[in-house]
Amino acid sequence: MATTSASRGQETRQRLLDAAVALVPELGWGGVTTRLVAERAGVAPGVVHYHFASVTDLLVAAGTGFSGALLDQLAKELTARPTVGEGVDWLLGELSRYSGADPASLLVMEMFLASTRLPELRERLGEQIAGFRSCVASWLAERGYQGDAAVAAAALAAALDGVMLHRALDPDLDPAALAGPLRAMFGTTREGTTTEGTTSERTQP
Amino acid sequence: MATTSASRGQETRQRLLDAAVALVPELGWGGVTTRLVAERAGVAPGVVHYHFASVTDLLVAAGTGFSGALLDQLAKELTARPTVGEGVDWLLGELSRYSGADPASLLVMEMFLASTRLPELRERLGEQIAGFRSCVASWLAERGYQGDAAVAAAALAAALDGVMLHRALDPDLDPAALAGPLRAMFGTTREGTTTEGTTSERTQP
DNA sequence: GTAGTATTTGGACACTTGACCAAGTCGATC
DNA sequence: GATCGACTTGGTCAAGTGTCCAAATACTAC
Repeated sequence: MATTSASRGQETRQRLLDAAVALVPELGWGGVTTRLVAERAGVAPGVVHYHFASVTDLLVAAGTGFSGALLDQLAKELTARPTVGEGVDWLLGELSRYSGADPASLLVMEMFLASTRLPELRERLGEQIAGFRSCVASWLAERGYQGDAAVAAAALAAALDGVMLHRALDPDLDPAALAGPLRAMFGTTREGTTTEGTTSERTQP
Repeated sequence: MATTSASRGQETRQRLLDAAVALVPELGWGGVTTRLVAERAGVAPGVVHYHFASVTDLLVAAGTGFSGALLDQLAKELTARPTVGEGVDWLLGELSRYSGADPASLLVMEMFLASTRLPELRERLGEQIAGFRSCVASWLAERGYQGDAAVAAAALAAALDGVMLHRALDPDLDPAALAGPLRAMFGTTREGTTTEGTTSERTQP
């Protein structure tokens, strides 16, 4: 058995982080309490303050851990796309996995808001997003995007998050249907795969 | 004096709503308490439950009141713009008033999230946004937008909210700098006022 | 075995919360 | 003046909160 004392502790710590990640979307950032997180993790309430200085500390660690992994993987897969057009299409496809009301989307949004009240979270999250944007920008530049790649990356990233935001209130909003206007942002109708016709898809019946 | 008993009550009610609107951005939706709202409004704690059934009721009324007025005015002013290009530029200019970390932006985002847990709020907010989008769509259609106006309106509205979201974490993100890609969404470089050169403004130094 | 360390337990502490209410105030109406 | 209804007060209540801690447990090193 490799169940050393330390490794058991690490596992408990991870269970607390996972429980927090699951609880924030359900109850909101401010709705997560010591006892609830402990109960969800299957440990005694006191454990929380053994592994973390405060509930806020736990939430920050859990949130940044989640968003960091998410953005890293997103950036990694995006930069593997050969053309800008394919990349945008892939991003939109990926986005359809996030309804705006699913746990992942809600957690990220809760973090956005909590960061306005928690300087430490704000700094960490800001770094992660800046990293993602610069990654997208260099990917755009390498694909021969004409114009300011940083601006375009910012606009694309913002539009993606905005779509997620709106989908939370309008489930019928199909991300794929927005491919037309978004791809037009990069003038990609001539290069890459030309998927004409998607523009005419309806969002609302 | 027109200070009838009823009108005084209405004024107190309004003060509670105003206090709630101010408090939600500061403390988050879940951080607003009976006593804090009463103190900010300058009334006794008990007054809250005389005018509203619960704290949640107060927050929903305050939030929807605010967002309704905001969207109404936005739609009204937008539809007064003669061309699509001017409209987009005006919207971006308007957006620069909302830093993403200002009270108005934060309140709207808090409402977005709270609505996932409060069906009543969700329904009301959804109606308001759908109304705004359809208003933008018909404005686009009237200006001779070629393509699905509803899709374009959805993309534009989402992009705007996304920019607001990102500005909360990156104050250097200049909405006006994004005019290039956004206007490209509607292919408005040929019609309307052509403000070339804005595309090259930097977002990050 | 024993000593020592890391982890976990369950409860205690002082405090805040939403909701509620009897008593009080105030202006309008008779 | 007296009466009435709308409104306001300041406080109580049970329930829940974050934080802390002495004691119990589980594992490691000797």
